Amino acid sequence: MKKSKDLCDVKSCFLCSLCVKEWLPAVEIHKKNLDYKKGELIFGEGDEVKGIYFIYKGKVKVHQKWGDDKELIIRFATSGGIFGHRGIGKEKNYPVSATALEPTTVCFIEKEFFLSSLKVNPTLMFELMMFYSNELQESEKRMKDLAHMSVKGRVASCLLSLKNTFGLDEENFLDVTLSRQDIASFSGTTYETAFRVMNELVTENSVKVIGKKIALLNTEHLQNVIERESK
Amino acid sequence: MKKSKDLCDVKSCFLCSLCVKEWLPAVEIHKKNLDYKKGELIFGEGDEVKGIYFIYKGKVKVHQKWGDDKELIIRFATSGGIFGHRGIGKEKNYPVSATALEPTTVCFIEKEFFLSSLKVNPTLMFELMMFYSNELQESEKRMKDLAHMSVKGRVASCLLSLKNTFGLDEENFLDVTLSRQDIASFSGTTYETAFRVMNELVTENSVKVIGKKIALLNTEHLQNVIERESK
DNA sequence: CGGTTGTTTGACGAAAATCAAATTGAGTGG
DNA sequence: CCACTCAATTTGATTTTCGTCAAACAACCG
Repeated sequence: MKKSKDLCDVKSCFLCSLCVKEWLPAVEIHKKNLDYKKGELIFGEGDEVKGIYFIYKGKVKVHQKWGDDKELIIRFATSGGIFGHRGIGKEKNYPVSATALEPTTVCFIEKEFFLSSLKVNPTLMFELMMFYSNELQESEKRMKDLAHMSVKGRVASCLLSLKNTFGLDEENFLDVTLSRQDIASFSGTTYETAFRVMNELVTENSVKVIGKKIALLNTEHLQNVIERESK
Repeated sequence: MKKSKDLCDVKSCFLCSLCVKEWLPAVEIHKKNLDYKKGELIFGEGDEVKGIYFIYKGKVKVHQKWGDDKELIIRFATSGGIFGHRGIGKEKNYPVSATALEPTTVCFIEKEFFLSSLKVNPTLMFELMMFYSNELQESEKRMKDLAHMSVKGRVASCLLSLKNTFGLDEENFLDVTLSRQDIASFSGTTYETAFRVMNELVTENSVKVIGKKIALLNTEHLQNVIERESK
C-alpha cells in the first residue's frame, strides 16, 4: 500500500459527482489516495473501522471467513464503487474483509470527516442512503437465492451478477479475472461443486472458459436456469 | 384495515423521537394510523410503493414467495419498528410482502411527504441511514448463515434472532406466536425438517414447546450449536 | 360421524459436501 | 533446458444432509 499521486476524478464516483462545490477543497485535503497490489488485503474482519473507501480504479471483493478454509464473497466493487461503508454504522470493527482483485487505487476518507460531511451535505447523505437501500435489496435477493435455489441456479445467478458489476467485453468475456475458488465462494458452494456446475454450463454452450477468463455466450439460457429453479 | 383513532406516540419509534419539533404538526396531518387483523396482508410483492410504515403496536413479518408453496421470511418487526422502507429507493414496487402476525396498528406516511421530510430533517435521515446500515449487516450475516450453516445451526440462529427481536417473558417464552411453517420459512428450510430439528433441540433441553409457544431454556447451548457449525 | 386440516413419523432419493487421487501447470534452481 | 517442487485443476467414489413423499394420527367442526 502506497500513497498515489493521482487525484480521484471518476465521474461516476458519487463522492465526487455529488458533493457540493464548497466541499471539494476540503475533500482534496482530507482524502488519501492509496494503491493496493493484486491480492492485497485492504482491511480484515475485526479491524477497527477508520473510514470509507471509494474506488478510483481497480476491483475489490468484500468477503467473510467461515471456518478455516471456507469463505463467502459478499459483493464485488469496481471503479466508481464504494466499500467499507458499513463502518458508517454503530459497529466499531469491520465484520468483513476487503481484498484487491487487481492493482487498485482507492480514495480513502476518514470516518470523522465523512460523517461531518454527511451532516452538511444532504444530497450526499441521500445518495448514500439510496445506495444502502439498493444494497439491502440486493442482499435480500441473494438471501432468497441461497435459501431455496440449487447450486446450478446460484452459479447462474452469480455469473449474471458478475456481468452486471463488471460488464462484458466485445467477445462476451467478463471483464474480471476470478479464481474458481472465488466463483465458488460467491455462489456459496464448494470448489469442486462449482467446477462441475461450470462444466455443465459449458456443455450447454451458455458459458465458455479460457484459462481464468469466463465468457457468457447465452445469458438467456442462464436466465432460464434461474427461472426453472424458482418454480 | 380501518383507520385507528389513536395517534402514534411510541417512544422508541424513531420517526417520533427524532423528528424536529417544527415537523411534528406536519406529521400529525400527514400520517394515517391503520389497523390490521391477524394474518392480514399489509402489502404484497409487486404492489406499488405508496409509503413507509412505522409499527405503533403489533408484530409484522416481511416475506417473499418462492414457487407456489415455499416462502422465505426476510425479517420480523415489532412495536417501534419500521417496514416498507425499501420503498424509499429506486424500486417502484415492493419486492416483498408484509403480513400482520397479530392485531397491528401502524402509522403510515406517504412516500412523497416522507422523502421531503428527509430532505429538511438531517437527523431523521441520518438515523434512517444507520437503520439501513444495521439491516444490511444483519442481512449479510444471515446470507452467510444460509450459505454455510446446517439446518440445525440456522434454526438455532433463527431462535436467537427471534429472542433479539421479540424478547423473552419471565418464563423464557418468546413473546410471539409463530406457526411451525414460519419457523421453517425463517430458517430457510422445510416444515418437516424444521420440525425434526426443533425436536432435537427439545431433547437437548435447550428449547421447550407448548402448543405454539416456544421457550428458550438454554441460549448458551443454542450459541454452542451455532459455534460448532462455524468450525 | 365423516370430512377437513394440522401434526408427527418413517422411508426413500437427490443434491451436494467431503475425501482422495490423478493430472496438469507454473515456477525454480541446478 | 531439464528435472523437481508445489500449487491448482480435474475427476471419481463415498457419505451426509436434507427435501420429498406418503401414511398414520390427532384435533377440530359442522
